[in-house]
Amino acid sequence: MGSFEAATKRQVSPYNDEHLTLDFTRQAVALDAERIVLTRKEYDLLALLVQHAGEIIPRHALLMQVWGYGADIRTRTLDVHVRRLRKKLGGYADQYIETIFGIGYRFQPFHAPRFYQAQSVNPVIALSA
Amino acid sequence: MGSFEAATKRQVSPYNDEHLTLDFTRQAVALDAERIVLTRKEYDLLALLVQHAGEIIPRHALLMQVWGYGADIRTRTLDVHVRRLRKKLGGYADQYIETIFGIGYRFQPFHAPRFYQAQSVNPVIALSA
DNA sequence: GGGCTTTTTACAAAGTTTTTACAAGTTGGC
DNA sequence: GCCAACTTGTAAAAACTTTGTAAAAAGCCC
Repeated sequence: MGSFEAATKRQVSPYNDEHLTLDFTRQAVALDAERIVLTRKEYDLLALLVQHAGEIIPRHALLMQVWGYGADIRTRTLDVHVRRLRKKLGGYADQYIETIFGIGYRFQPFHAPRFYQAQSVNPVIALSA
Repeated sequence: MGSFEAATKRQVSPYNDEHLTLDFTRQAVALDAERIVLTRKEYDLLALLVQHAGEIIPRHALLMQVWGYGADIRTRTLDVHVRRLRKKLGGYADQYIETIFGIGYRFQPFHAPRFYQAQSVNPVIALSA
């Protein structure tokens, strides 16, 4: 049931997928073995998203964790940072950082498109009809 | 997690039948193992119906619960949402979301057709007339 | 001050919800 | 059975909300 207490329990073992690497102890990020330079806020934002890979993180949670903003602050700085982060993530950006409309964002580990999976994963159907 | 489960206290254990899955904690819906994307209102509406599977829910109750509308508001937004929901539920739509004329709607868990019924296509109608 | 990062501003674009207007379906009285 | 009144279905437009983007302004730190 993790809340986003990133500050206390930061993951230490590095994140790593086909294209992206995050070394949390060194705060270093690499894309396709090429190191990319992030500013502090960009890194914090990415780290938080990556540490909750697969989970939707609501805007207010991001603003809370990364900026310390309380609930009712109106700002577009999160969007701007997401945009710059995406820019630096190059062509994979939209695969990595997903916008969940009306809620927030979600980081998804890189996953090459699968061609075969379209079939039915649902053997039960065979029994009907 | 936990930051944004639907406004009212809701069932937490997932719904699941032959074709449809609802994960109430993640607000995620899948049809035949394929994830389907619903807008918030669509999800709220479906969730409410599913949580009362088998029960008729009157229009005014749906408008109350999902929209917060009071008794005397005239709107067709419920119908429009039902329509879009049905569209996203594909071929099973009419089996799942039933219209109760003059009252409201009812969600029915999927029930595969049985073999012996298939013979005479429409026994019930045969009895009338 | 100069270079960098962060935030704001102001608008554009995209997404969602509601309304509108009418078609189609249902029901009950005749 | 047929009609009138009413309910629901549907498509498209309008209204509204959220997110994306570029550029300027404001902070920082040496």
